[in-house]
Amino acid sequence: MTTLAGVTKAAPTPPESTRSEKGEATRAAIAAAAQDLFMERGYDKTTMRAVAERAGVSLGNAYYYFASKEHLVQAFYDTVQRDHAAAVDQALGDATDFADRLRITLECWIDVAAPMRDFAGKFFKVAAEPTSPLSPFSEESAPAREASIGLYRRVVDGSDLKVPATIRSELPELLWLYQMGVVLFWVYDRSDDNKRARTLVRRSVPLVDKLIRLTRVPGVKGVAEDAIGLVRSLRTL
Amino acid sequence: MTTLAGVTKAAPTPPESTRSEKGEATRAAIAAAAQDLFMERGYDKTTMRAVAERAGVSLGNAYYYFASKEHLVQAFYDTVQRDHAAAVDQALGDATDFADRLRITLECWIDVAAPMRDFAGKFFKVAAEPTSPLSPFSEESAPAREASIGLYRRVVDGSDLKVPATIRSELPELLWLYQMGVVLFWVYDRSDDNKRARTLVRRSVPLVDKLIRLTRVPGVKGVAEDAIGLVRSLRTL
DNA sequence: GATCCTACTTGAACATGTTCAACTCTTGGC
DNA sequence: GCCAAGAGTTGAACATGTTCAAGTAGGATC
Repeated sequence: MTTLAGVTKAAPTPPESTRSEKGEATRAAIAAAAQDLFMERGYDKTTMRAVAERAGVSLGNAYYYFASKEHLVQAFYDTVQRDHAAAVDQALGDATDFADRLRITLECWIDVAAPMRDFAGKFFKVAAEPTSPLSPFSEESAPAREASIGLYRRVVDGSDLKVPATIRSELPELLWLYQMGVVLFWVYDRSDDNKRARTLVRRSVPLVDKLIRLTRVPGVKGVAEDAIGLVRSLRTL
Repeated sequence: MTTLAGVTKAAPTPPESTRSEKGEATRAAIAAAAQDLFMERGYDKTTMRAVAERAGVSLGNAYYYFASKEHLVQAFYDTVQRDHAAAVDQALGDATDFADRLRITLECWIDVAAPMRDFAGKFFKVAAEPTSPLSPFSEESAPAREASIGLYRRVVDGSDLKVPATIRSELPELLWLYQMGVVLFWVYDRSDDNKRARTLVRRSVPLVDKLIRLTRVPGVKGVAEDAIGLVRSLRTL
């Protein structure tokens, strides 16, 4: 973000409550233009001027609705999240095996995200900054994050998995972190058709599955519970 | 990176072999000016013009030696890596307990990196882009990466750790990945004196230690070896 | 209808990363 | 000493994200 004074300003975007229908439509047009251009040219080559022009508004107007170019990415983000949830709902069917459900969920992610492969790196770069509203850990992305974690709660709940309750309750969040890891790998993976990322999923899911089931073995259970305790304490610290 | 055409260009930086002493000195002056300014004002508020002025050269000249502002960060990167290695050498002393050695190494990282805490996020953002030369997985940072992995090889070799050879040989790289995870957490950790990151280290090291030792238990060993196999296959795919 | 308020809109201006054609200086060969 | 080649240097120009003072339009209040 190139800021004149380097000071983060209050978002000029008006609160939803005071937005008119006209404003809503304009906002949507800008977001749609941005999504189109991101797909056509990637993030860098999509200029704010081009977005404004395609949306049929002035440059300044685009900034009335979106505080920065980065904020235009959020809409994209939300779309992917929704598409993923829908794809998973469709693909899971009546699978009850935990490993199957987990694998399907991750494969759906790769399928849904595939069209964005080429510029996902740029998105990731933007999202990686801790202070960015697009950070997966940020306040602003809490809704998308919660939705994603909810997805993994359904993966667990709809399965035949048997694990201690203490671990089971933390599992959705840990699986979401696992997905973040897969996404990280996917972003760096330049292979055709995401072959390497798909291999990672296909081969790491059984490992994760085994590891989770191992938590019933006495010696391993203690370690797992310590890990859960650590995660909990870091969350509230 | 704001590029006119959006095309990555060949680095204008001349190869070391053809550089004169004068050029070397100028290059060093620019890097030093950049480091100073990064520390004083952070990444965003350090302009290329300010760097050039402080170094006593023209703006264009700065670009003769460094292909982009991001490239100025690499020098910083290398400094941290060297300082870390030195601090570890000093702090390890004659510790032979693996967990102790691992904990000390990670704590040294936090100590060395502490002064950069405030703008580390910006560095991270820059490094996060897969195509960036600053990416920890990039070709350009291979030397720093290898040095860092070497550090963990010494952590393992100087310890009393007993693990199967197949696992031991991959351990340095896996521990480096573990450090990347800690760094990731550290970047996002906004607590005073990096309390949360230090807690993560203090409490996760014993877990990692236990997990590694568990690889001698038959049921776990298989999973661990599958994991190693996966890492290997992804590396060469 | 006049007035005012506020959501909305505009484009010029700004800051800054980056490029480039032109220039100067150093060096090795004669 | 002279010259060519190439390293080193320069600042103006450019592209683009962002800001902002000024404007417009539509509705509420009188």
